[in-house]
Amino acid sequence: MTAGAAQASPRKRAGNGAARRIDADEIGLDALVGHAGYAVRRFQIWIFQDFIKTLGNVDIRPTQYSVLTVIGANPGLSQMAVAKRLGIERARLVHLLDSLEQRKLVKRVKSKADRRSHALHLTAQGEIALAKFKRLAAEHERHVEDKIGKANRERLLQILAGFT
Amino acid sequence: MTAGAAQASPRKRAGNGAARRIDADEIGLDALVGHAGYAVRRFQIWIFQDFIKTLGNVDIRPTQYSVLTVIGANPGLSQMAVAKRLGIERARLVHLLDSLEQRKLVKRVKSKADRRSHALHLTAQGEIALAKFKRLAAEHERHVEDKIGKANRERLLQILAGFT
DNA sequence: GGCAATTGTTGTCGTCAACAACAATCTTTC
DNA sequence: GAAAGATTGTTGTTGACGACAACAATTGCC
Repeated sequence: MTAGAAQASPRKRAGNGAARRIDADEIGLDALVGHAGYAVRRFQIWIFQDFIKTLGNVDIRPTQYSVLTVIGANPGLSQMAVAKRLGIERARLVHLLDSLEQRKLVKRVKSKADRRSHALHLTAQGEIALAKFKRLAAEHERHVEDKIGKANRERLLQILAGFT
Repeated sequence: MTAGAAQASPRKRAGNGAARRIDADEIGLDALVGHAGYAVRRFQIWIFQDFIKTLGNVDIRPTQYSVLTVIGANPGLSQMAVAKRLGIERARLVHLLDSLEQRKLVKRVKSKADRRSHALHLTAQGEIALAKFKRLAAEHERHVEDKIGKANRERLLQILAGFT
């Protein structure tokens, strides 16, 4: 294999110093098009931005939502258990919980069984709030459907089910 | 709708203070399972880690690879054009190019047409290096196939084609 | 009882997106 | 042709996030 650059759209322009304006969408991506990682990254950015915008009024970001959801569905978990389940570092979870606890959505209860650990629970206020967050998250999910199609979203969830 | 928490797996445990050990994989994700964003995020983390590992010997990260690929396929682009095409902020691209230029993979040529902008080109060394990076990236892509299946990878690229 | 492992915490480092400000340079408008 | 406005690259700041390392308190193991 020689040093030849692209096989797709070489489009060699003037040797150096640029020429005319480029319309930004006529730029070839070359090898990038065949890369799943690139497509997934762009999609993930889009989907997170939509989530953040849709839950903007309640000021909840995707990671916060995931923490609240897991605690809501499994009251009494330790921080270690939550971190491991969500793939978050326990050091990072400390700050996340500090914030959620300040907002009175979560409480850390000293565990009697293991005095090192905290049993995590939603507050009453936290349960009410989470119900609202879930409604907004469902709305966000409809945006995803509108964007890629209902069937494609289903297929996507199916393909990536192993990573949850 | 009442304040009731989860409909899937409530699994209420002792009022407070936790009980027995949780095996970390028996923790329900509840609403998270139906969220495309969560699955996509987890998958994106996996795929980037594999990319970084596979291209570890040559010390190239996904974003660097995308920049090199686009410049290679479209020599003479301005920083603005590259940033816009890849969805990178131009402020961020400055540092990326500083690094790539120090490594003699990319050169910034002062554009004669517009003296504000730089025309971006791969160096001869950069072209050779990129060819190698592409071979390693193809290897990474095979890892993705092994993970989710050849057909699923194709379908994924198809579903997300609109985001590239 | 003593030693290793675990849990929460604090701190540092590097990546990355989002902004804001700025000088140099183009483009538009009068 | 000159002033006003927009664009380009650059620098800097902020905040979310992942990866690590160290530490005190506590538990489990032998």
